[in-house]
Amino acid sequence: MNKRRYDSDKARQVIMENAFLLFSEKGYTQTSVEDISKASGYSKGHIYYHFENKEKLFVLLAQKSMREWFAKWLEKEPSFSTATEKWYGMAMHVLYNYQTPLLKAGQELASDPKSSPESVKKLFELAVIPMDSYRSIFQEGVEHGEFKEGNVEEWTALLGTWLGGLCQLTNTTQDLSTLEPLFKQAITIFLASIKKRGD
Amino acid sequence: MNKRRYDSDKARQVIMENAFLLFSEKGYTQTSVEDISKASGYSKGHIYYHFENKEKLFVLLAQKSMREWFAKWLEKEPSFSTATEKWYGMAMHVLYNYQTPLLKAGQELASDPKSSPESVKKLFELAVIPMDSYRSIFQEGVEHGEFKEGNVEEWTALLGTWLGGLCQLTNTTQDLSTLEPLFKQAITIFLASIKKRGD
DNA sequence: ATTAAATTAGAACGACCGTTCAAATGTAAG
DNA sequence: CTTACATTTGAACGGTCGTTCTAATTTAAT
Repeated sequence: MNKRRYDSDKARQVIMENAFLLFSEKGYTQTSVEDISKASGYSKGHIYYHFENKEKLFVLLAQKSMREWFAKWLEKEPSFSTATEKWYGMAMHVLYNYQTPLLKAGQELASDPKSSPESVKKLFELAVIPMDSYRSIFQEGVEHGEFKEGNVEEWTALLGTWLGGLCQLTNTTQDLSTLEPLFKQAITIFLASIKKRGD
Repeated sequence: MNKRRYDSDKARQVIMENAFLLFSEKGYTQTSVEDISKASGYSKGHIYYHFENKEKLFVLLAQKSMREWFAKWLEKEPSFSTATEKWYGMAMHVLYNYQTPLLKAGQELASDPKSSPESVKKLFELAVIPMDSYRSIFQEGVEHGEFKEGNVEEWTALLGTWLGGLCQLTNTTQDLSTLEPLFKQAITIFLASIKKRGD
């Protein structure tokens, strides 16, 4: 029995980590507060010392996840010089960093009438983040004469949904690297349709 | 109070229709047997007269939905003469007939450890149906010299996930026809990359 | 040593859920 | 009318869940 001081921040962090894993694995509804309690080694009541309720805990995790995804992208973006390079980089960033299972759990929460409107609103705001990132790459490509003039909004919807669809495959495989060719091929095919000159 | 004979088949049908709508709207877990009971106007216990349990009722609906989707496609497929035409036809068929919300509820059930393995297996078998349909169009296109020789399996995965991703947009809009251009554009872009001659 | 505040545990609650079951009711046939 | 069967109901059960509350424990300051 080693005496340890309270470390409330640590407890908070442990709870968040385990909640993240459980929500990703089992979805929102099927993850109970007791599941989170047992996995993180703190009592059920203690979860409520750190978080107002299950719903707000989830929204916090979804926000954190998406913000980290975006911050990571902003970090590596400057390492690509052309819009084309950025798209291949983005495809890999999505494949390896986008938290598809957690955000699917978010759809579950959002479609539940019992969920508070504020939470639903916050989750919808998150969905905009990747789309904004996609759009700005297209815009840069057009401005630099790399891509044709065209309907950037439509391109964003098209390639955004494609990457979203491809992400569903991450459920099937453990080794994400096997999906790399598929993600890259999607970029190649799409960019070929909007490039100014066929290189 | 008009005297009516029992009509058990009608009851069964009404229950199935309302269960379909509720599962599609609220997902699997968030739809309770009582919800279905109230919506269909029959007592909770009566649901169990017609169906073994909630899970089997859902699997039945998912199978029915996918089989109807496939049967409808087989009906209209002969009206298209080339593989290219078939793809545009398929895109519209998916947009208007694929039951995305219900099948998303199926993923919910499948990822729940409490679900019976037989049910999960049946749901996974359903996911194969559209992929098989996609693959056979590609094969036809190759055999008729319409598409290049190439990795048909990869094409199937790529365009399959693209359509799957686009289907997520059906949640956003009530009027599906606004999505037609997007679906068609996806087909145009993809086929351009595998066509033998640029028409 | 005392006190006040922060942290943690665990019991308890009310609500809901899937399922079962016995009883009631309607139908058709003898 | 009686009987047998099909259909439908509604109460009840055991279980789980999100949340609340009280008390215990630890920490830090006096």
